[in-house]
Amino acid sequence: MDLRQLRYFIAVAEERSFTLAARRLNLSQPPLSQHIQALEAELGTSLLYRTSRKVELTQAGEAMLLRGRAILQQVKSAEDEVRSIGAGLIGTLDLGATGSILRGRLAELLAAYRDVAPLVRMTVHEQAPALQIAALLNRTTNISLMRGIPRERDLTSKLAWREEVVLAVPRTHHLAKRKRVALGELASEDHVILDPNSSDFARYVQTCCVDAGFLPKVSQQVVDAQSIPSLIAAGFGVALVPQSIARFTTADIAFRPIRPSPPAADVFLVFREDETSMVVHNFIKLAGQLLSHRSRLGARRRD
Amino acid sequence: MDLRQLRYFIAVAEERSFTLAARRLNLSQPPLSQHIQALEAELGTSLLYRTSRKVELTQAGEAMLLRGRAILQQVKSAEDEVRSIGAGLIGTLDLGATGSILRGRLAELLAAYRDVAPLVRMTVHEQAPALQIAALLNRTTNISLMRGIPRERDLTSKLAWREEVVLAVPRTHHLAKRKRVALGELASEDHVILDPNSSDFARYVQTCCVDAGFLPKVSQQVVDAQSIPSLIAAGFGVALVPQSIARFTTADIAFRPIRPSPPAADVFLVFREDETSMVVHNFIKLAGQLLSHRSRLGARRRD
DNA sequence: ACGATTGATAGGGTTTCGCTATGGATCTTC
DNA sequence: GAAGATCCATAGCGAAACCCTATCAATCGT
Repeated sequence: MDLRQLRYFIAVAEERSFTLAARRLNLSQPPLSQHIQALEAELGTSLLYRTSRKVELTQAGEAMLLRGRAILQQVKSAEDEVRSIGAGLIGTLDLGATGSILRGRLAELLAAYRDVAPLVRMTVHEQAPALQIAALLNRTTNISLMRGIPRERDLTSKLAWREEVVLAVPRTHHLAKRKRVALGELASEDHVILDPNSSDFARYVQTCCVDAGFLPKVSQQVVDAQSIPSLIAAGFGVALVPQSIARFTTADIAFRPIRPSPPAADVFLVFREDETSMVVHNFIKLAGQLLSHRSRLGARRRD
Repeated sequence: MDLRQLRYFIAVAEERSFTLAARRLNLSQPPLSQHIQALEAELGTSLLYRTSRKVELTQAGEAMLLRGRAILQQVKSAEDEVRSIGAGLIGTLDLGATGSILRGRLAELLAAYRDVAPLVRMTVHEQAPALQIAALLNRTTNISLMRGIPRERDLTSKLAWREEVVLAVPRTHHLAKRKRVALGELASEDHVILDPNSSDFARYVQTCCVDAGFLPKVSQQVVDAQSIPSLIAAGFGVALVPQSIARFTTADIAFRPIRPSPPAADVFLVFREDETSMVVHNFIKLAGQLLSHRSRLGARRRD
């Protein structure tokens, strides 16, 4: 049996006429007759009761019409679904992110994506960086947002957005009065840092300090970046943090830009190199567009 | 989209290999590749992720596999159903019959048919003869069993079985002692008859009496043949009835054959000439086989 | 009774289909 | 590490399927 024969039969059954059906199908009448005959021969029963004046359905034909319509409908629905999945309009997207990124600028990216692909089911997993990489490799997540590019062979990265590293100090601290601070000035300060074992960002900041000529003096080391503000407020010293942290912590803390040469706290999209899902590719593409759009805005602002 | 392409894709998806799938489909590998490509082009998305070493499904491919299997299953199920209907193995059969036939030999015909086509839903409608014809014409029933052949142009008849007309008399009646009775001997008897307006059988019996040289003297006229035995037992006279009536009424009544030339009380299958349902045709055919089978038995018995 | 209409059949040209042969890439094996 | 094996893609050709026009047989309406 063939979908074409099915379509042909349904046309004849609905028109109750070979001639009219052929016209509707943009076909001449003879091949239509032949296809119906072939279908009937295959099914071993006649579907239409024809006199040379009118065409009626047999009981088998009635059943064939109902079932045939259902089949064509299901075919169409399957086509639509597959097309949608192929276009990345339907599917699932599992994202990994650390807390500081999740509560940072991620939301606007998610919102923008939701606007383009509202049917995609997004899940954001809050994960420590090491877990993020493992989750990507075992396909638990499709994309992870990280501060730093992992060196795993199967993973690729793409810049999601740029952020500066800023200095967080208690409002009472002498550096809080400064408009800008140079990195070298922090050599004598007590630092609250993230655990360098679990954080690319912490290692990167440490490297920047070393390049500036000093090794930060650690007063406290924490695992979760969200713990930093309260420790700063409590007087444990200063911290170099991504700018986005500033949005959630205002009381008792001041943030000051590092100048000149502020370290970058860039956030990257990390994903499997062999990723096939169009949902994922669309998300990455959108992130790129958002980035270039924003940098164009930034360029205008600078004018 | 084409069912063949669907079958081809499912084979490839299940085998995870073009070569193996081609083997399974009794096909060489190149056309298989081409068909899959055509399907992918039509859907505007790739369904398979191929390296030269392995074949994997994309998300769209996963969906296509599931939906495709469902479609093929539905196609097969539709084919089976249509075939069954075409062969008369599935469907409905509405029969019409008068009380005396319904409670007579009809049961064995129904039972025989149930054995051949157990899935056909049979309904027996008890109807007066005039209603039987109307029901056939407006397609309420497919077949009616009647004692007599209607003259309607759209209806056809076929002998279902042969029955004799026998004489019903009270056990105390002088004819009850006779081994056989001639029709002419009934000229002086009181007769209990069916209403000739509603019964072909009644009219037929009347004609037979007239041919035998007398017009029956009517003591009682009833509408329902089942009322006859009790009236005979009550002494209202004699009655000419189909032989099958004897099976349900023994007490106080005797049945005697009419000899020579017993009138026939044959029962006919009546149906629309343009009837298309294979269920109906199968039923009629089976009735014919049963009849010839029985007459062969009868012939043997006579040897 | 005759013209018009309907579905079936016949014959021919075009498209589609499937096959063999071959290429490019990767994995395995010695 | 190089040669062979394996896998999917491409090219070219013969065969089958497909659709077309022309025509026939049967029935309906005028």
